[in-house]
Amino acid sequence: MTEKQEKILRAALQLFAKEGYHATSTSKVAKLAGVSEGLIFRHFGNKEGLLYAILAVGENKMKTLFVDIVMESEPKQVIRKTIEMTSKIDVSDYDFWKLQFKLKWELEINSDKKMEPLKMALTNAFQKLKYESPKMEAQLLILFIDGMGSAVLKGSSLNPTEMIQFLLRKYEL
Amino acid sequence: MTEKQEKILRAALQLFAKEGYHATSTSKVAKLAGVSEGLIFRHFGNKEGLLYAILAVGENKMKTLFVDIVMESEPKQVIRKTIEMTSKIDVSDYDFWKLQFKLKWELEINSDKKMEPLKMALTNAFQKLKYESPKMEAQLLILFIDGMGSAVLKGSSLNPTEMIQFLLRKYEL
Amino acid sequence: MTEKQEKILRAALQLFAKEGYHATSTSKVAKLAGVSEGLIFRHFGNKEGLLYAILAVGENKMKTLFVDIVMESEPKQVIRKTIEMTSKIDVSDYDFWKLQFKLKWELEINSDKKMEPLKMALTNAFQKLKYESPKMEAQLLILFIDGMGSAVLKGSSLNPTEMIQFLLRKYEL
Amino acid sequence: MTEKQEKILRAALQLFAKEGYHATSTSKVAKLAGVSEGLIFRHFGNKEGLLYAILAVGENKMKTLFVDIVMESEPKQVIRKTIEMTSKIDVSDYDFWKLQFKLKWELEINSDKKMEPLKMALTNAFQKLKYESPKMEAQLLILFIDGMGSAVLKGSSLNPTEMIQFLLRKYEL
DNA sequence: AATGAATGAGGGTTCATTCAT
DNA sequence: AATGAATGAACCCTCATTCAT
Repeated sequence: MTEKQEKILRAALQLFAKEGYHATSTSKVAKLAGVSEGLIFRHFGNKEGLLYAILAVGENKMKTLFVDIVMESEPKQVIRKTIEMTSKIDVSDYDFWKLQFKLKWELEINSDKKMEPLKMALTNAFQKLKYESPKMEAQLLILFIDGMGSAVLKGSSLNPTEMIQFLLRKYEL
Repeated sequence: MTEKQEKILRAALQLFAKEGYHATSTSKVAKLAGVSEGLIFRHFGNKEGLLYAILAVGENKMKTLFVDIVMESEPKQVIRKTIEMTSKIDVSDYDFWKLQFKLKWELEINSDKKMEPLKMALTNAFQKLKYESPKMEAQLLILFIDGMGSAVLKGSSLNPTEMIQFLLRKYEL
Repeated sequence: MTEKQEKILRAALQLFAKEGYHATSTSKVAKLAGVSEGLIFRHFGNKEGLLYAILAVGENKMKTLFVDIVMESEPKQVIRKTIEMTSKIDVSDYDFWKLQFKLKWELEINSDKKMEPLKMALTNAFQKLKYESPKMEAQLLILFIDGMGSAVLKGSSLNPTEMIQFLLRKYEL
Repeated sequence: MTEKQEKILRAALQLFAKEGYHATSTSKVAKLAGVSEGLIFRHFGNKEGLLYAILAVGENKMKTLFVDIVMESEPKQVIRKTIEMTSKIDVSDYDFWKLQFKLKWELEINSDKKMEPLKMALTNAFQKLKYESPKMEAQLLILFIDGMGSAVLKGSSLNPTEMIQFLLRKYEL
């Protein structure tokens, strides 16, 4: 990955996250990256290729965020870590996460698959803790973290740390 | 509102909801509406005007959905009705709701304001029921139903009726 | 000529004079006239018809301006009146004259014909006054007054009264 | 300046001069230049940018035409050269000059500034020759050359060489 | 690897004009 | 006589993409 390729990816991530995929032109990306427009196509084939390159780079970020939870054996810890997940997001990754949420709507990219391991870990945890409907509990918690992320990234007035504390108490953690 | 104006609005709603605002061209709208492209601009000024016309029409749908909850005095009923809200959505309004969620991301339209009355009604209800942190409880519930709506409209595998039943039990309703 | 027809003509004259014929849309004319756009076409057939209607109305203004000069028998008076012509222009006719000059360039309308009677009257006058080349003198004077009108209407810094005085002296009037 | 850029400029000059700025579409320019329409915007930003590019190219033509007069020290020569100026115009620059005159009306571009050096040179010359009102004389002569140019470019029946001879005699040159 | 010229299709929008009422 | 809805062509301009260098 050359220096210019990275510049392009960074610029594209930034713009796609801010304006959306369709509203961002390749010329804007090139300009922000300080690169000729042609180079984008040399390296990524077409605009869509550029998008997938960004998503591929980001895929790992997601995995490292999940792996710590999924590998956890203590059920209470699994739940705690899930709830606290949103607060673990680095500010420098803000754009990346915003893009993820945006694309779910703009390009109807389904994220169920990516969430599957987390869902299973949670189901397992709730089962061990003798909750009545562990699957539902897991799904509800996923709904929660999705909503939290969504709220934070959209700049809602919601206070995330407060909300996290509140939820931890609710789950007696 | 002439017949053709309505045709345009319907076509635009449909396309904006499916493809997104930026990815939908006015020519596509005109074609689907069976109308000359120029007519869109005669009636709505520009593409953005068309969007706002749709949003204005939909504003009422939102209000009628909320009014029943906000007017309710029985606290348990307020919560129940909130939880059951998503199931009250008419299939014919599917596009409208999808557009609402999509626009929150595509155009960064903030929906906090619209949710305010609901939030206050819920806070009130939780207070009457002696919950410890009524404001937090209200916010959490809104997070849940927002997440549910989001999941359903994105075509997630989540089963909404099941989830509603689960939530009702959780809130002892 | 109904009241609305006149309103249209006045609006069109004003706009054609200010913005030019091509840069003025029929919709702008209708708006300024406070009239539906369709009415323009009912009355004047098409945009060009509107233009010719304006020119026809103005034709008389030109004639009345010339007739006083052409009818004059005293040669010195012919020349004096020609020189003083520009100062005789009513401020309310400003738009009309501006349009005349504009159209000469925008639509390549030749005004030689209209000037012919004036040219002959001047030639005659100079001949009576024993000028060596009366035809040339006539043409030169027309060049001058045309240039003056042009300069004034274009908002040049030229002071017309001063220039008129100067010319009168030059021709020993 | 690439070859295609020049082709665009030439085509635009030709069309703007013939039809006027507003009546000339960028697509017509592209077609005449044998170039894709988009290229116009890549090189000149927008239609107005194209116009200013033409004017900038032509600015020099004007200067070279003036410089010979302004640099002249002999007063009689200044006046003679001014009078003869119009006849010095190259036929190949016809379009350029026509555009200049057209734009004065179509876009209300004031040319007073450009004429200022010439006016001062003439005032000076008339002063040296002890004319009574040198400033007025200068202005009148400018009116003349403006009128001459105007007449020639509009295809009036006026014979320029004859007129020039006549005027030279009048000024005893 | 990198550029910048070049393109054709399509973008949103305005235009002059027609037609039913 | 007068309106306002409706149109299709044209408008200026931007788009993603290709290609010669």
